[in-house]
Amino acid sequence: MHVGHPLGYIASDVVARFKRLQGFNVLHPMGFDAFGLPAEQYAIETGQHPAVTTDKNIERYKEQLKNIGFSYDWDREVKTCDPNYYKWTQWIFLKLYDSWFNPKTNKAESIDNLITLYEKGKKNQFGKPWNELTETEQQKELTQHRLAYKDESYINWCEALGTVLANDEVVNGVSERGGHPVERKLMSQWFLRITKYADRLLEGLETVDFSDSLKEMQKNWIGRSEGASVNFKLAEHPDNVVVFTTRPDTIFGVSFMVLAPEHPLVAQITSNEQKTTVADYVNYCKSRSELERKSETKEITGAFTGAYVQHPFTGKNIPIYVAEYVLMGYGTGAIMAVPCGDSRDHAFALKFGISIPNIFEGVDVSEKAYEEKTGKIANSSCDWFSIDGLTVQEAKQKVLEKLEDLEIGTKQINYRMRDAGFSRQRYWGEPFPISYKNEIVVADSLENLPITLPEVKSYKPSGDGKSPLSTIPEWVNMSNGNIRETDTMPGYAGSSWYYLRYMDPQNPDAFCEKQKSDYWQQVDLYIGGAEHAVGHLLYSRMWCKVLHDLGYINFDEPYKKLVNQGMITGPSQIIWRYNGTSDESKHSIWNTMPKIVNDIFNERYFIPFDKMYPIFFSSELIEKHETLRSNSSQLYIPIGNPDENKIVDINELYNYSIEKFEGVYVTEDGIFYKQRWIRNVGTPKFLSTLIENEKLSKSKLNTINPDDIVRSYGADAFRMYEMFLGPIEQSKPWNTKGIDGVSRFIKRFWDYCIDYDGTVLLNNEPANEASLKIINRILNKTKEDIEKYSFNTCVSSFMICLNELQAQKCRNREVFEKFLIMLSPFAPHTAEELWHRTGNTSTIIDAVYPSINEKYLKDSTFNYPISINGKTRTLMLFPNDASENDIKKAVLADTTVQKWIEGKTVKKFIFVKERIVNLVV
RNA sequence: ACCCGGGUGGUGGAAUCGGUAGACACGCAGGACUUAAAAUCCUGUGGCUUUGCGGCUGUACGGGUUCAAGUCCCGUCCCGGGUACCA
Repeated sequence: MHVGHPLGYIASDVVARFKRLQGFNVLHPMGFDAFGLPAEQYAIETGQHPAVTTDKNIERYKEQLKNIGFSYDWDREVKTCDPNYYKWTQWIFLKLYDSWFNPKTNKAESIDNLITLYEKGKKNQFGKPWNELTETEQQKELTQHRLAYKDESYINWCEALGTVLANDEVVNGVSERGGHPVERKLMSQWFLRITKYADRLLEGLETVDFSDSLKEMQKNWIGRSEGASVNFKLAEHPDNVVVFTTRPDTIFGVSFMVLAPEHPLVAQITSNEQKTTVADYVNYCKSRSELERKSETKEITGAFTGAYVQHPFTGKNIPIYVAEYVLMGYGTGAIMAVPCGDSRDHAFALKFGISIPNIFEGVDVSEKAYEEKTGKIANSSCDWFSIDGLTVQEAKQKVLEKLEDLEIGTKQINYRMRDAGFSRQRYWGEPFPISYKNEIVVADSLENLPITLPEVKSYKPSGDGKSPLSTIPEWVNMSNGNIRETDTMPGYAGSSWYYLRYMDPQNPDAFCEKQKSDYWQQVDLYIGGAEHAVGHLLYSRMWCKVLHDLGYINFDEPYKKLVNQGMITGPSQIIWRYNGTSDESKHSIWNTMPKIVNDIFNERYFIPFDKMYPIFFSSELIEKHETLRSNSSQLYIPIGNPDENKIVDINELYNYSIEKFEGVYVTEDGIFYKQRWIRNVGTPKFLSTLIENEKLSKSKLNTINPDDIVRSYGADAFRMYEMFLGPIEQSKPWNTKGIDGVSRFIKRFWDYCIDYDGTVLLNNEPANEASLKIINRILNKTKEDIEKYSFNTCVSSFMICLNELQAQKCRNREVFEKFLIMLSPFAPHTAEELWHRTGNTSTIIDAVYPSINEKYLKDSTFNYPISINGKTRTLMLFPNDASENDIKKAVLADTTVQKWIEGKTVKKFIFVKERIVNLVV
């Protein structure tokens, strides 16, 4: 754990404790999403069972959490890898499998409802009555509708590692580990039909309190676009080309069609003359990796098929091309190209010499496409139809209606989001409660759950693309002759519903009793990182909707309010290592880089070395010499204090790790090698480094362990400082020095209440008006600020409050007890201890947030800033009930004001009650 | 390229509806206490200018609206995040 992790936990703990003080019944749990790759990877490396290492890690993490004083209800702890938990993950999966999305009711229903519909005569893909279909055929049909279903899909297959890789294990087209080639391989996989929920996931966003950026990310991910599908009749061929377009208004601007290279029509329609060209091109596309297709976006490639479609309005022949810029996976894999309105089509037209008809009024499209959606349509008519002079919106509508009239197009909505892949060829995940009988899916019955993860000899992948489970014949081959599914579920399975389990963590008979979820309802506050924006958050929203549709819970959004905590960044320290090839860096720095040494020291210098060493450069040299920078790589170092200076002792580096840091150091002062200067100008042995503020991370060696902070400053100072750093959503740098401020505050608070000898310094005298005023105001501000998650300003207010009470010499118990209660969510240990020392016997956790006396929130006077032409010149105190006229008289008579308006006329007197007075002269 | 955030002293940040910019801290400087140091306390601290009072200027940059702009509008630049041949 590093200091970035607890930020959100502290914020939610403050809210939990505060709500408790206000009398709420607060559910504040913690749990562990413990299945997944890191544990499995570790198991492969060490041979230890992931369950063992996971438990160990959880224990360690809990220890660290407890060290910070969180008020978690540990009785509600959940672990997604616990069979008592994943029993219900499997149960929900079976519910998904046994449900379909009914478009008529717009919700999930039992698959039995669908079967009934088929029995009543609903059409199926085989064109036969339902009861005449074989079981395989029936299942095939139902598979098209189940919310969890099996389908063929491409995975990242790495032959060298003999395993399937997750997307983030593939970097630049090769495996992250070892850099082996990765290919796309078709495999049968489980999917969740989340696309059916696309619209409800979008609509649901309107009902929840998430940040704009997060909502935006989810919207982009779902990628809803409204448009039309249009049939273009092929010339001299019975088939149609079906395209999807968001701009039906540009239909008269179409000058060519493009099919994706994988499009099934390509082979059928290509003319004889073009056969070789197209085949070559398609092969070329196949040979190109995902990476190449992504990175080389400027290169325009394509081939003419020799075939044409007929324009539905003008009847003109339009050529059909194949090009890789059209993707098979989006829309229909075919587009109508409008070069005047789309920059990619424009570039393609220029390259292949295709005409660029202009359909926009008063716009020049010869150089680039006009992609704005404003202006009017022109040149868009035939004998029997015209949209000339219409706006984009009007034209869209009119074309769409006509297409529907002609029965060659319909309104269509397309989504970027795909169904979610739900299979992993891994060990450390939930087993599927699924087996196969003659290739037909058989779901385990609910009573048989959980299907527990069996012991396995090796956690290594099986080598043939299957999970390690496939290597256990006694598990795979069931007693009834069925074959078990050997894939496991992905990380987001368990995390999609854990908030429900917190409400009823021990229940052996239900994932969560309905009464319990009815009582607790949605999660009121969920604080988490933005990295889950489109994965976990979307999936859990979908699961919630399904469980709601099926009647298991009565809300259909899991999280009412979601706050994304910002990253905490920290200074990392970097040195530079020269990337000389082995050839050139033999034995001498002179041989290696004569030019550079010459540049730096203005002389040729030769140093014989007894072996080859890495060469490290001081940062200031890197900044001055471009050749050095481009030939050097950055290396994070673990020593020195980046808070204080940008230099590091070279000897210290040596001592830290001879293996890593023994080498030749080149600085402005000379060359340092084997702990002495070879060429020096007599200055200390320091190397200047580069300091970067970056996300805290092990690899950057800039993490700060909260245990260390707690040890030297205490948990309360640590908690308060994390809150004091700045707004919770913002990313901000950690500076250990800054913690002194809150640490001093806590000490000052203590010392003000308790004397050296332990005597309580508070008295029982009644508090004066001034003290009551400040404490009531801060009580009010703290309440307001916590409610808007502005924790940093709460901490400031506490400091202001103490400063003020000290200045007043206020030591009334009455005032300070209120202060302690207000402070307790932030600094629970200090508050609790002082609470007892000042004579209370119950815990401060059970205290009640003090009621606020409204009369102290308002002053009877206001100190008006008096400005002349908008610039404040003086301040004048007036009672709140003073009339504007009286104030005007007094202001005009004031000597400072007199000085500024002397010889000028006052044109206007602006008076805003309890805000400002402004004179315009 | 597109879509979201954001840009305020040396640093983290504050500023409710457009109404005293820089609260509260860190750091720094000076002082007190101490044989000394640490700790603690006091004073000062955006920049320029002035002996002082004060004046000018100032919220990335350029415009605009307004009696009044960190805040609203238009344009530009920079930083962070997300997405991407998405038709």
